[in-house]
Amino acid sequence: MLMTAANSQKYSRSLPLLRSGVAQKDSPQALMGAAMRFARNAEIYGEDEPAEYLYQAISGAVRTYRMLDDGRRQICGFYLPGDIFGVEAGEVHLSSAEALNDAEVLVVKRSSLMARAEREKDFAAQLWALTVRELQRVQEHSLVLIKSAEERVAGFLLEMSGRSCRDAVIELPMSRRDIADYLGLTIETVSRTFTQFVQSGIITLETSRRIQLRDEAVLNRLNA
Amino acid sequence: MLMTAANSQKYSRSLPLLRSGVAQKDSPQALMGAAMRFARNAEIYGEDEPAEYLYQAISGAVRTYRMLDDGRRQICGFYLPGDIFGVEAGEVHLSSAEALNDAEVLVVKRSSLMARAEREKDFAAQLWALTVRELQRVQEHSLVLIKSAEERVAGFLLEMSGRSCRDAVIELPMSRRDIADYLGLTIETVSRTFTQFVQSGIITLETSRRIQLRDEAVLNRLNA
DNA sequence: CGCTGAATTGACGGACATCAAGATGTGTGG
DNA sequence: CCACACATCTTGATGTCCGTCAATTCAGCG
Repeated sequence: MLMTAANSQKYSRSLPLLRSGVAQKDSPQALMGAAMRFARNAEIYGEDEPAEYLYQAISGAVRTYRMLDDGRRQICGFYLPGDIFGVEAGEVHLSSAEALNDAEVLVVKRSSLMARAEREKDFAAQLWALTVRELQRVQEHSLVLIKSAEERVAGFLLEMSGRSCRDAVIELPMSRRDIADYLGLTIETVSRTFTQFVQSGIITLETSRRIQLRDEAVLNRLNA
Repeated sequence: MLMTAANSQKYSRSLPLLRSGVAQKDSPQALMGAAMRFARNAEIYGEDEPAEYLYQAISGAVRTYRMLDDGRRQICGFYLPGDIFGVEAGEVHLSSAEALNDAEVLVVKRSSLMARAEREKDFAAQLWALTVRELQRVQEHSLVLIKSAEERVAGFLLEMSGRSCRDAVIELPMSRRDIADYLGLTIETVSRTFTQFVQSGIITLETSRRIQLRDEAVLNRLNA
């Protein structure tokens, strides 16, 4: 099967796809990934814009989201260094992307990806695998949204812990509002659940964005 | 762009992909799609099974779902004749699939799809586009799960109306339980919302599974 | 130090779940 | 064709989780 290597990895992290594409400077048609800088809260792309590029976070973090016309915001995903985003798009983007904090993002023209995919079938397969993995990530996220607040927050902490540092201390790049909009809760409920976890001894808050996991077993149990 | 034609279609319906694959019997390596019959509630594939096949509903209808270990069930999607399902899988299926009612399903080996994709780059692009479209469908579904019960049910009716018959009368192939598990609600809430719509004159229930849309404008407004 | 936005905490209400009963429909066997 | 059983759907009464509104605390920064 063509996507073996890809699936053994967690979600869309550390994808050799674009990385190798950039490294490979010998080929005349090599991928021209341009590194761009985005300030905190700057828009990387917007809903309904034509989807000309694919993106890979280099440093910093990114959120993608969609707005409901009554102002509610649903965050589709967070992307950390190494993660690729913008895959969700056909002709136009269905979501917007913004930098969570000052971020460096590699931007690659879709047309060049497509061109390379036509030449190298392995590359085409990788593009496909990438999309499948993103699909699975979103599926997983859907599952979260039917759970209780406690379960959602527990799952979120585990997700964040599993990514970034493999440390028991997580440095959250996003605000409570971002977390709330990701989990389909309010900031108050997120906050209350955090303090509830603190009181249960499951976590400790070094700062509001610096969280130490004290009892991962309980978190896993709460994750349902 | 390679996926123009695909994106102009609604979701994953009426995909020429497998259809043409089956029709094409001349090629020695032609796709060998086997039509299989499944009885009501029969399992088509199960979670964690190796994903050897791709599926297309011919007649009847199909649900895919995932179970949470406390017994809750989240229905990922409903698939009507023409729809392709099983795309969500990497090495193994993340969801299970069952026939909603007696159904005929075209089953195609992944390996033969991959083989053809290697030979025909258009075909590879179509496979990719198919996955992107499924990704968008799931994204859309995530959005539903943060809305109110009224909005979810309204959205569901519009979705169902948009598929199947382009008629104002919808024949639902699924039970209230299925609808509830799809929308992340309880059967009681779904039922109550239906009767509320009836009392508002938005719909009429010819039978519990036969619904006539009387005021699609209001439904669209409720859909937020 | 005071200003500002973010996070926390509290009081309260509402939307939906839960529990329970009744109504409707459907298949089966006499 | 009827009668009975069983599943599905509807309706009602009650509870609860989480959203809303409001006040307070906390953290960063000129």
